[in-house]
Amino acid sequence: MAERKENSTNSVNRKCIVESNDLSYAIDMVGGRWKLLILVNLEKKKLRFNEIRKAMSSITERMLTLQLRELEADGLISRTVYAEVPPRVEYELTEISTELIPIWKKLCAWGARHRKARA
Amino acid sequence: MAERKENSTNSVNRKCIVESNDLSYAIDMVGGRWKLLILVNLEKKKLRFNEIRKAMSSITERMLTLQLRELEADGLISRTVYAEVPPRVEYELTEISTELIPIWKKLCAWGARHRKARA
DNA sequence: TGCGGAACTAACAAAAAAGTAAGTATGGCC
DNA sequence: GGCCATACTTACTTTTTTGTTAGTTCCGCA
Repeated sequence: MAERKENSTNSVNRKCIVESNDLSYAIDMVGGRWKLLILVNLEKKKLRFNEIRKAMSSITERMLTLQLRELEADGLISRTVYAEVPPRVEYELTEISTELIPIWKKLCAWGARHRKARA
Repeated sequence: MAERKENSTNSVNRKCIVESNDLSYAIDMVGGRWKLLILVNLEKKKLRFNEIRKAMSSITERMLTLQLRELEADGLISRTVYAEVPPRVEYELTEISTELIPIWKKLCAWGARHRKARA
């Protein structure tokens, strides 16, 4: 049987689908109201639970816990517990999430440009 | 009264808050399950309502309508209605959303890298 | 004995997002 | 007259996400 020759529309479509999957995956990882914001706070240095909480005054403890857990499960942050009393837990970016820094910087810049352009 | 001299921690904090605001703004604009995906589909060329819908087989008509309306209201897509029967409506990226192309490309690339790295 | 602090956890409630299914307008075509 | 197609609306339900409040654990300290 002869193979069907593909037209360019099909290959454009398929490429788009692959990109959509990669993008969906990325959105799953860092999407939502909080995740990127949490990561940004860890950009400069590792922080403890309460430090993140204070830095992001509008997040609740519960949400912060949930989001940190998901980020950890997805390998985007690492969590280190020090056996002290009271407990001390530090969160920091991983290699994988460090790769995102230039991306959120660009997003910030975009936001800054267009947020000003309205106001 | 003497002005209080600022320490570097304070200025780091403030910078972080400003960035967070810009980023929150950006997340508001393009966050959610669908918006970036819709924009990506418009990257190569303008599309009609049903073309977008077919390209994104998992979105419902309702959601597509709602998301398109928000994107339009936020200036991220333009909507052109042709006075024909049956109606024809075309959507395309605006200048503002075109600026996001390199950002979602990078996100795609990141997603591709780490999606493979698991599987 | 009992308070304090850090980092949670659990139970429940409210709000927001998404899905389902049916209906609308228009005018050409059979 | 009835059907087709496109691009939506509308009403309603389900699911997901967030928020609220109240514990819990551990040990040191007054």
